[in-house]
Amino acid sequence: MNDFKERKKKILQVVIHHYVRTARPAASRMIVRDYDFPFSSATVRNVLAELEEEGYLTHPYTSAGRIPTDKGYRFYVNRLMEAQKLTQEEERRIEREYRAKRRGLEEVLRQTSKMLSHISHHAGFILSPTLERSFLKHIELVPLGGKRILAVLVIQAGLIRHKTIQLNYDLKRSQLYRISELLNEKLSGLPLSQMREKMNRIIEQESNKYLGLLQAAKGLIGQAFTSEESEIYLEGSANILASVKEDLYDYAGVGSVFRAIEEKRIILDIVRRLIQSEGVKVLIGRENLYPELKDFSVVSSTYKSGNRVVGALGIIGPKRMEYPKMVALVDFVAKVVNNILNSEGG
Amino acid sequence: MNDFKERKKKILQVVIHHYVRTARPAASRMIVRDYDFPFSSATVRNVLAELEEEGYLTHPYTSAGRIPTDKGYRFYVNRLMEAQKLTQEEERRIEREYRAKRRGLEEVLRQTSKMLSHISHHAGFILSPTLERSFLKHIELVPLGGKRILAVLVIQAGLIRHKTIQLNYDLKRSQLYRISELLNEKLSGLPLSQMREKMNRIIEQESNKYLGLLQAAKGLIGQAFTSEESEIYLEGSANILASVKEDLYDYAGVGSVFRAIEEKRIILDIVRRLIQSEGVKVLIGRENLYPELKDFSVVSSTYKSGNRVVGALGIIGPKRMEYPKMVALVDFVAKVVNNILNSEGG
DNA sequence: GTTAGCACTCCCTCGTTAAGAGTGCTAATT
DNA sequence: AATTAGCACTCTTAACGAGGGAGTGCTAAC
Repeated sequence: MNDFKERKKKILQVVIHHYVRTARPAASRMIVRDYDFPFSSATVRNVLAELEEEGYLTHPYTSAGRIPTDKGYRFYVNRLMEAQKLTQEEERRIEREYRAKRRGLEEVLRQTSKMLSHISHHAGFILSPTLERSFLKHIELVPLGGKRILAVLVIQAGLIRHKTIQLNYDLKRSQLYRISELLNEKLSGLPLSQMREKMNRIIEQESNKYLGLLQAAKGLIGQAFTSEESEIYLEGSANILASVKEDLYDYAGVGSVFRAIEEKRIILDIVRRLIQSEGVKVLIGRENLYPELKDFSVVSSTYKSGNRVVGALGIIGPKRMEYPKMVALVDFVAKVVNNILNSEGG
Repeated sequence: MNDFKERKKKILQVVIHHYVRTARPAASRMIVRDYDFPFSSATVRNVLAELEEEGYLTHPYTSAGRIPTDKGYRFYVNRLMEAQKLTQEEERRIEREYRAKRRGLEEVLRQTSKMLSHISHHAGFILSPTLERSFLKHIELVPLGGKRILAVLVIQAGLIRHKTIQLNYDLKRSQLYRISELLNEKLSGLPLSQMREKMNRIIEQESNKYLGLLQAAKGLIGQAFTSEESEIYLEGSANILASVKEDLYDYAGVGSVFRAIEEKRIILDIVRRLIQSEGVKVLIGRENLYPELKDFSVVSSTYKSGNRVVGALGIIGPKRMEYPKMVALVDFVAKVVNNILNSEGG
C-alpha cells in the first residue's frame, strides 16, 4: 500500500494518461516505447500486475492492456495529477462571454452551463441559488386585476421569484403599495428561513385591516422557498452520447444514463451533498452511488452569495476524462460566477 | 395517380401499420396472412410494386419487404388514417395533472412538455407565448437599491418578464410608483409591438422630470421583446435514443439529431412557421427541411391568447410513429392549454 | 385480373481461419 | 534481489465463405 515507489506511480499515471487520451487499454510495451521508460516491458508487466492486484487497474480481458479502475482514478486525482490552469485564451474567452451580454441571473446561469459544456466537451450544469440560504432584499405586490396579485420577491444575488396570489376581495394599487412598504420594512434583510415566524409576529401586531392579504402573503412566502427546488440548468447532454461512442462501443446502458441526466433529480441529489463544503470536488464512477452513473464522473464546485454557499456548478463526463483540465475549468468558472454574483447582486 | 382503388389504399395502410408497430418491413405474404386479405401474395406483390413505382414505398434492399417513404406517410396522414381520440383514462390523466398543481405560466409550460413526452413516448415541446403578439397588462418599477431598478412586465396570458435597469442617479420608491402609474395609464392594453412608438410619444409630451428613467424604460421595453426569443421547453429527448435503437440499428446520425434537438434553434425555426395557422400540423421526414431531422416527424399545434395564436406545442419522434394517436394527443393538449391560459390569464 | 411457380438477390448467421496484441511465467542475467 | 529475454498461451478482431431464409420479380397458366 505504502510502498508506492516513484516508478509505480509513474506507471499508473502513464496508464491513465494514455487511456484518457486514446480510449485504448495501455500495454506494457507501449508504455516503454512511448514514454521513454528505462526498463523493459517485462518489468513494467510485473508492476502492472502489482497495480492490478492492489485494485488500481484491470483488464478488459486476459490479453488486453490495462485500464484504470475507480480506485485508480481516485489515486490519480488525489495524489498524482498536477494542478493545471486554463490557457490564457480560454480564460479570456470565458470572461468575454460573460461581459458580452450581462443580463439577469437566469441568463448568467444559462450561459454558465453552456460554457461549461462547450469548453469541457462534456455536459455542464449549474444549480440556481437555494432560496433557504438567501436573504430577502425586497418584496413588491403588484395588482393584476380581478382580485389577483403578483408578488415579486427580490432575493440576494439577483434572484427574482414571482408568484400569483388569488384573493377574494379587491385591493387598490395604493393599498398594495402600503402593504409592500410595510413588509419591506419588517422583512428585508432577513434570511428566508426565518421569514415565516416573522410573518406570524407581524400578523399578530398589525391592525387587521390587511389581515387577509397578510395571511396570503404569508402563504406565499411559505410556498416561495419550500415548494421550489433549486433549479438545475443542464447543457450538452449530447456530448455524453459522443463519449459513450468512443468509450464503450456499446449503447446498452446509454438509455438509462440519458434518462437519469434528463430527469435532473439524480444530479440534484448528488450535487446537493457537495454543496456542504467549498472547493472543487470530484466524484468518480460508483462514488456517485447511482448505478446509472457508474461509468461517469462529476466534477463540481460551489459558489457563494455573501459568505454563504448557495449553489453549485460543474460538469459530467465519462470517467475517462481529463481531470486536471476539468478541475481547472470548474474552479475558474466557479470563481467567475462568484465574482459576478457578488459584485452586482451584492 | 388517381386510380387509387380501395384495395391499393388498404394495402398501403396495412404496410404502414405493420411497419409502425413492428419496425420491420412488410412482406407480401405477411400482409395476406395477418390481415385476412382475400388475394394471393402475388397479387399483393403487384400492388406493392405499383406503390413503389409511384413513390409511396421503398425497399431497404432487393429482397426485403416494403417500408413507407415520406410520400407514403404523407398520403397516409392526409387521406388514410382515421381520426382517433385519446382514451378516457388518458384525457383524465392530463386534466388531473394540470389541476393538481396550478402555478404560474412557467409551471404550466414545463408540465405540458413533460406530459407530451410521457404520453407520446417521444420528445415533447412547447414554446412560450411570443411577446410581440401579446398585450401589456401591467408594468411595475421596483427599486433594488444602488441605482438599480427592476422592471416587471405583466403580459397577457400570465407571462411575466423582468429586467434590471441600471441608472446613473437615484430614484425614491415613491417616485418610481408615480412613473409606474404613468406608464400603466398610457401603455397597458397595448400590444407590445406598438410600444416603442408610444413610448416615443410619451417622452415628447411629458415633462422632462423623469426623462432619464423614461428613456431607460423605453430601452427596456425594446429589449424585452426583441432580444428575447420565445423560450422552448423540451422534454424527453432520451426517448429519441430509444426509437433510434429500434429503428435503424445504427447510431451514426444520432449525435447530430441530439445536437440539433438540444440546440433548440432548429425546432424553434420549424415551429415558428407552423405558428402562422391554427390546427394540428404534421411534418414528415424531409419536410422538416433540416437534414438532421430527416428521419423524424414533428406533430404540433398552436395555442391562443385571446384570439391570437401566440404559441405552439407538439412532439418530435421517429417517422415511424402512431400518427393518429399523436395527432389526437397534441390536439387535446393544445386545447387544454388554451383553456388554462384563457380562463385564468384573461 | 389473378395466381402458381420458380429463379434470383440479398441479408444474416455461423463457423472457420489467420493475424495480432498482450499477458504470465520461467529461466537466465546483472 | 531486481531485471530481462523468451516463449507459450489467451483472447480479440477482421475477413472469408457457406448455408439458410426471406422476399421479390417475372413468366406463364388459369
